[in-house]
Amino acid sequence: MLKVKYIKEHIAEVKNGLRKRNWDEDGLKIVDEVLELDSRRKNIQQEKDQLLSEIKSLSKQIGGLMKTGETSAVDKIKAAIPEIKGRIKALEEEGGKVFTKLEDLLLSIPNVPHELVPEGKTEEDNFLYQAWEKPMPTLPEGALPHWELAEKYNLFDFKLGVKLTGSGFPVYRGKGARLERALINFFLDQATKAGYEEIWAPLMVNADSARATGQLPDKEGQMYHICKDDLYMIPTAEVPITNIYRDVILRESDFPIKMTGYTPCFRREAGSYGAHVKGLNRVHQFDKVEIVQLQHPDHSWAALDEMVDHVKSVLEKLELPYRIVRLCGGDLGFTSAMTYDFEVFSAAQEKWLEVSSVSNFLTFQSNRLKLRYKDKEGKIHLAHTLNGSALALARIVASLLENNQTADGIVIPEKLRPFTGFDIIN
RNA sequence: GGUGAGGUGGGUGAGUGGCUGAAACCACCGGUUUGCUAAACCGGCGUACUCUCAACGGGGUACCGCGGGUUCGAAUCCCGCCCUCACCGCCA
Repeated sequence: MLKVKYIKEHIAEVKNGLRKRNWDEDGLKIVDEVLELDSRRKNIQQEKDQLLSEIKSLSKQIGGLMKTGETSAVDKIKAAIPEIKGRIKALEEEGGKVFTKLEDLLLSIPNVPHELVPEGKTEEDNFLYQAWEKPMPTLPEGALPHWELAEKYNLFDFKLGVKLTGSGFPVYRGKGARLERALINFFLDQATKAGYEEIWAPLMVNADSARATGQLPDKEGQMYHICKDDLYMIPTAEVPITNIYRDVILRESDFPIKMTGYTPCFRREAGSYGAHVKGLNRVHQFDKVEIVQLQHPDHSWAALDEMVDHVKSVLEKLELPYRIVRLCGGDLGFTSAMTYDFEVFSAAQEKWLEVSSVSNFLTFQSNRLKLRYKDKEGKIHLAHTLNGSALALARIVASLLENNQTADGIVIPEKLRPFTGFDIIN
């Protein structure tokens, strides 16, 4: 959520940002409407504060008079109060309406894209930031997509998942399960080595947490909700990890705060079925290692680059062909100012699969989180937040299986072997 | 699931209707002293919104879990809700 103050001071910038997100001119009126509501809010509050102040001082007078026993003077003052109270009540009602409306509008304004974010409507328009220039994997005759490989080697089982839970809940078994665990450990080790503190977080969060990172109210349908206890299954580790610092005021010297965590991720993602979401490409439960940084505003762009480099190095160690795109205005997430997507080539499907999304949210997220820091002069500012996947497991597994298949079996990348304990799946 | 206790500033914790945005202590920050560290002493130290000032700063309002009520006036009284802790029961 953007601050009104920010909008007020950057009207043109905010409007251009919305244009980049393909809002039409009519939609941009929301900006003026926000400013209009905010000035009404201010006027109402000023007037109300003035009246409250009057009552307060009258009350103090009464306090003094009571002590000296001047009850007739007290009664005179009391008589004036109901009228003031009536005016306060009217202002409160109006103010409440204005405030609610303002809040609604603010919630519907997305973050301002960075100037490097390209124009565009769909993923076709994303900027290819780093292409894959080395040779693509060569597959043997009769190469199989990962879901057939999984069946052939008994690595994971969707039908069994349906029996236990429902569609989109794969059961990993044998070397498939071990591969999953190995990747998690490998990713966590990489992140820890890069200076991220490992967090083992709850898999359910309360509504306050979901609201602070922006899942509520925007993406309520995406989360599984446990009605009885009013808890939400996390769609990403970002939610519990970032919320550790909800309502916190840091010192400047606390930066950077770097955290990583593995969690399963639960996504309802209703309504998308068919060939393009076959196998592990899209599931309701998948595993992911997330990296999160809380940064001083001066350093968040450098931190974004650092996170991109981290993800790169992990993919290189796995020897997977990847490319990086910078998302265009139309593809950019609501809360993000700039996002790099990492895509890994899945050779048998001949498709690029998104495996990581690294974003800088600037103060958009910290505003709702109330994550702030105090500078040397003691002034308080919003911190910057960033996060990225490093990495999402299911699609990594898909491409790893497909790309590394040989006539003898599926070869495990060398760096991963200490974690799997085997070097081939056959 | 049952019973009981309790939610006050970064922490401990005082405060049962006006002089309390809130004692005291600890932590933290600044200073004095000191060969260094420590100790001692002095001073400072909540957040949000808002007005004002070139700026330093100054003013107003709200906030003692959340929401509502009583009252001229509420941290303090009343009602509802939420949460935490302890013990018992059940249990990985």
